Amino acid sequence: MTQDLMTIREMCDAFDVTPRTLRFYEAKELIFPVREGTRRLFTRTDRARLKLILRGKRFGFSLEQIRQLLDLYDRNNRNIPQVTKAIELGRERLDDMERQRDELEIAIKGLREQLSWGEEHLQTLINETAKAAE
Amino acid sequence: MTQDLMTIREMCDAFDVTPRTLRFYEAKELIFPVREGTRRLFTRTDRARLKLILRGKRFGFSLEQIRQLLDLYDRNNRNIPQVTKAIELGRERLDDMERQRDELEIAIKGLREQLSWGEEHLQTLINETAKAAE
DNA sequence: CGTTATGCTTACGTTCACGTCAAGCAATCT
DNA sequence: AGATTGCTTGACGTGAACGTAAGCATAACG
Repeated sequence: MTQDLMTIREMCDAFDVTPRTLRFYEAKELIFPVREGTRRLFTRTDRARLKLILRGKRFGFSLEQIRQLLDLYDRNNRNIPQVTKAIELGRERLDDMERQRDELEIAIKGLREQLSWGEEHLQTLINETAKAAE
Repeated sequence: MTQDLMTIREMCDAFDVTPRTLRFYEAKELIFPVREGTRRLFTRTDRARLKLILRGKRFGFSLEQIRQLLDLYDRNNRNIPQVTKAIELGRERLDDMERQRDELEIAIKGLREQLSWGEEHLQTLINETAKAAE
């Protein structure tokens, strides 16, 4: 059962990260596990944030960029300038991501072409070798 | 005029990188400028490779991953096992990139939703403030 | 009740991708 | 000739994102 609170080990197993990583993210204020005595217990909020963190990392964003993005996902924020800024940053990130997607599309096409050229080239080499062996 | 050979400074201006970066990439065997005495001169091949390097970096690939990919773009390679391996690696990268594109698409959607929620939320906060000021 | 596992803090180490001097050579301007 | 400019090779420094090891507390197991 997916309990509401998870230990650090459960988190590590669930998300395939190390304890060090989770403590590091807490130090950087990306997640906020509660304490039971000295131990950390991670909430569903932490899990949602961690999911977004790992996703962001795969797009090459820095932890600091991700942290700012996460603020946008905090629906308890009633500070107008802060929310305004979060939205602004969110728009920038969105632009980044759309640009990246477009570039990625181009790069995929290029790589596909290069691959089919490479396969053809390889076949040519193999044929040459076979002919030379007769 | 775009000469065939460019100095390090011309390269830096053209690609918005530092000399250190170009020397570093040469040391890592990502580019192979020729020498005029002691000075580096960059060919169109170096420029093509640099373009691919900078693109790869934007997708979060490491320089080592990029180096392997660049080998695939070397059409002078007549070594069958090497070409075979390059194609293999290229296929893996292609898969990575397609996965990343799909994930990116999802993330963009999520961020868009979060942004429109945020904008709505912000408007609510502003309205509340206006009402409280009466 | 001792051992094994899990967790904590503190702190130094590591990898990647460069940045930042220092010191020296070579061509060019004055 | 002397100074400036551009490029070179070391070599040490840096920030991000953790890894790793030491030393201690607590908790679960047999």
